[in-house]
Amino acid sequence: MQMTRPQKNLQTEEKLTRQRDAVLKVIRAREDHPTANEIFQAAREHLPTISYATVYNSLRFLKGAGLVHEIKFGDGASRYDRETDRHDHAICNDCGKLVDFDLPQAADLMQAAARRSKFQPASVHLTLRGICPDCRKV
Amino acid sequence: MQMTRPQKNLQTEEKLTRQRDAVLKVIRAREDHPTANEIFQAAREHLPTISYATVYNSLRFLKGAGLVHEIKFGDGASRYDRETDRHDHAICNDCGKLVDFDLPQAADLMQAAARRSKFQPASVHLTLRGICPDCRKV
DNA sequence: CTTTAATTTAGAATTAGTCTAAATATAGTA
DNA sequence: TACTATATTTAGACTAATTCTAAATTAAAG
Repeated sequence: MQMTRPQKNLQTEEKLTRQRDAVLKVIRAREDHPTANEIFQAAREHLPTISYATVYNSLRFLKGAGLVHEIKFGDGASRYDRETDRHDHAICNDCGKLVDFDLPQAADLMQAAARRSKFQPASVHLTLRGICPDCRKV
Repeated sequence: MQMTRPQKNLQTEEKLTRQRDAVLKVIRAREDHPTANEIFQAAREHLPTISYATVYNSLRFLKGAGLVHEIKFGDGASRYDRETDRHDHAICNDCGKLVDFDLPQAADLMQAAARRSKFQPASVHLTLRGICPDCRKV
């Protein structure tokens, strides 16, 4: 149970290269949920030589380090979210807008879902589809 | 408010071609949730000339007619479900098994999610991730 | 039958994402 | 500093899922 070597405090920080940092900054700078392609375009403005593959590699790394969150709906590309705490999503059936929200009863839900499905629960995620406030006004 | 022409009772039935019917039968014959490719392979056995594109066209048609349900998780291909009533899904983190279940509190959930997100609700869907009973045993 | 519309087919095209192999960068050590 | 090992980045080839296209076939209507 002894430390064999003097360990840097954040394993993560050691590996936050310029490219990864650029990708992270893009995601953190945005209120919305950009796709890999959008991130690539934006990251390029700061780091013109960054490649597409590196954006994907960086996203995988950042996801693994818990610094960003990936949102996949079957439609089109994954979107990336700076919010890493558990949360749910609402998607507008009209304009496609994607909004984060959190349902405080999520823990109960997970138990209820586990009972029904007989699965040992790990996480739950809820998706609401409907019309966003902006589209409702029109 | 008069009927101008003698209408067949099911608009849907009129258009259920051999190919579409073959696709529907494949889905209805299976307990699991096959992908388009799996459906294509199975449909071929009954209708050897059916093409890939027709499977996709048929799936779109059947979905529109409410006869099958499409399940998309970002990972890989869409899966198709003979169960068309509203329901939720559990996915095994180990083996990928996909199981249907229904949460009776879904209507309440939708309201709660609508309040949080300010969306006008249309539908909710919940996904549980965890370990399925089979994988737990091992 | 003839004409029109819908559907099917095969294969090309598209999109998102991964893989590969060479080039660069970084770190640790003699 | 120089050397070696390791990790990362890059560009482009590749893959998988799905959609599109245009010609061929089938079905429906007159």
